[in-house]
Amino acid sequence: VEALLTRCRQLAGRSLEAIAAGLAEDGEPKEPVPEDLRRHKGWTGRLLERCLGAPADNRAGPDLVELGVEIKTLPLNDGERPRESTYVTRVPLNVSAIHAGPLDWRESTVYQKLRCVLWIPIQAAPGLPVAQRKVGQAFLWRPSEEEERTLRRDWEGHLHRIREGEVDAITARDGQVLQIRPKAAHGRQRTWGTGDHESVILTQPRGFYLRAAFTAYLLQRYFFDAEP
DNA sequence: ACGTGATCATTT
DNA sequence: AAATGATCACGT
Repeated sequence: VEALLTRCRQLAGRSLEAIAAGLAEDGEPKEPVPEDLRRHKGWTGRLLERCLGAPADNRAGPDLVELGVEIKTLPLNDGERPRESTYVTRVPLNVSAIHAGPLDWRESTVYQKLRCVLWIPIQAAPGLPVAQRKVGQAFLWRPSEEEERTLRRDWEGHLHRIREGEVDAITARDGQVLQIRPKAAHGRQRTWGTGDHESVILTQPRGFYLRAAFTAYLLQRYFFDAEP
């Protein structure tokens, strides 16, 4: 973990262009910096993961298995506020997953993802070219007891409704810090879900997201509050 | 189809 | 301007 944080300190203040060039020098495949992210939405995150030694696959679970650390970029606007919510993981919707047994927060994919996150702030103001965006000081976050209680309350609320077959009634307004939103290639995409009385229905794939207000608070807590 | 990485674009 | 609902790329 110390080595990881040291690596992050080396990255802090560098532009994405410089970081991409550095990877190319290390014998990695060349990584052209896109003009904009419209057709390269995950580009920044994948770049930083490669840079920090995370495997380039897409398996579930932490990026750095040995350390149990999840890497997440945090795009900031000029006012050093997060520009976007943060995607966490897919929402389990199918009958077998939802009714497999008691719902245990600590067993959930959400908790597994969020138990230890390396947040990497990135300049991402709307007019700023991707190549010129600079990486900020990364910080390691583990949920405090209070934060975990809040996350758990939201998660249990969502899972309860899914279990009751109310998934199609859930909107992004639900959940104090953890919300559920569509997560798909397009709006017509469907997956297996749970309807009334454990029936099988077709519904839109969804993901869990952390509200920007929550990650803004994490930034605040890390950079301005005392931290052990 | 489902998982990863996210940001876009329209509505509120 | 912020938030919600929709969308893009790629690997398995």
